[in-house]
Amino acid sequence: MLEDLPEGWAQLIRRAGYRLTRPRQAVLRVLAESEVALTVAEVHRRARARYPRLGLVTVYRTLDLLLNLGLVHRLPGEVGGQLYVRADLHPHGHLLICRSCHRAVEIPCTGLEEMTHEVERQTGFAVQGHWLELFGLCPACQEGTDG
Amino acid sequence: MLEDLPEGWAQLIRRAGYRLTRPRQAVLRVLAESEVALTVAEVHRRARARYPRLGLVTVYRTLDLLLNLGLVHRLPGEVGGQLYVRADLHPHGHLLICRSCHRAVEIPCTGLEEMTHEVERQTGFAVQGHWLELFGLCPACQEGTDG
DNA sequence: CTCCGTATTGAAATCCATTTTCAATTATAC
DNA sequence: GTATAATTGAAAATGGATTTCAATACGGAG
Repeated sequence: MLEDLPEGWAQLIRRAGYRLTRPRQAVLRVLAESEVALTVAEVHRRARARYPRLGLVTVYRTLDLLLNLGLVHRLPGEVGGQLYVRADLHPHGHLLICRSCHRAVEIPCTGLEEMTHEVERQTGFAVQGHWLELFGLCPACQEGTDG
Repeated sequence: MLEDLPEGWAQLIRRAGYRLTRPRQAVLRVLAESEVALTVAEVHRRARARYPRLGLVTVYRTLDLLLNLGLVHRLPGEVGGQLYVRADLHPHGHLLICRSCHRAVEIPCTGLEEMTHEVERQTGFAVQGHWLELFGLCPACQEGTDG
C-alpha cells in the first residue's frame, strides 16, 4: 500500500510527527504518480478515485504539509489556481512548464549560484532563494492544433 | 498633468485607442512613481489620494490594460495578491524582490538566452518566455528587526 | 465652446480559490 | 481493546478577481 510512494516519503512524514492517514495517502499517491504539475482541483479529482470521501480541504492541508516538508514545489502560477509537483523530480526549482498540458521538466541550470553571489555583491540584498521558470509548449502539444 | 508620466505612456495608450481618463491617470501616476512592486490594493490606496472616487474595479481594469500594452509586469507572487511594477524599469523580467518591502531590482542576467536555446535543443520544447525571480531582503530591510 | 456617441466608470453582485471553524472520526501509543 | 490527540469533512467565511449594468465623462464633430 505504501510501497509505491517515492523514497522515504512515508518515513519523512511519520518522523515529522504526522499520521499517515488514508486521505493523505490518496493525495500523496496522486502527486507521486504525476510528472505533470497539478492544480488543487485536479489533485482532488484524482485522489477521489482512491478515496471517494476525500474533502477538498484535506487536499489543501496535505499539499501544505508536503510543501513544508519540501516534498513538493508550488509553482507561482497565473491567477486562478496554483500548481503543485513532486519536488524530487525538480530539486532546484528550475522548471520548464508546458502552458498547454502543464508538463514540467527540470532545467539543467548552470551558473545560477554564481550569478546569485554576483547579484548579492552588486545590490547588497541577502538572497534567500530563487525561482526560474521557462514556459512554452512541449513537443506533444506543439503537434496539437491549439496555440 | 501628464508630463510626469513615463516616456510615451500617454501616447501609447491613446494610439491603442484608449481614452486617458482621470481614474486611469491616477493609476498610471502611482505606478510611474513607484520602484517598488505594488499589490492591487496598494495601488488603489495610493491612487485614491489623487482621485478619491476611484473604484477598485477600475484599478484592476487599468492594470490589465497596462499589462496588455506591456507597460507593467505582473509578478506571479505568492497566494494572496499579485504584484505589479513598471515594465520599463525591468525590461527582461529578471527581478530581485525584497520579501519584506517588495522593492524590486533588475538583475543583470547574462547567459539566459543561451541557456534557453540549449534547453530547447535538449527537450524539444518551444520556449515562449521565462521568468527569473530571486527573493531575499534588501539592505534596508536587513537592518530592520523583523526576519 | 457645446453637443453627442461611445468608451469608461463605480457599486453591487458574483465567482472561485483558499482558509477557518467545529463536531465527528480515526490513527497510533499504551 | 481503549484512550487520546491528531485529523477529517461539511459548511461557513474570507478575500482576490470578474461580471453586470445604469450612470458618467472623454474627446471628436459641429
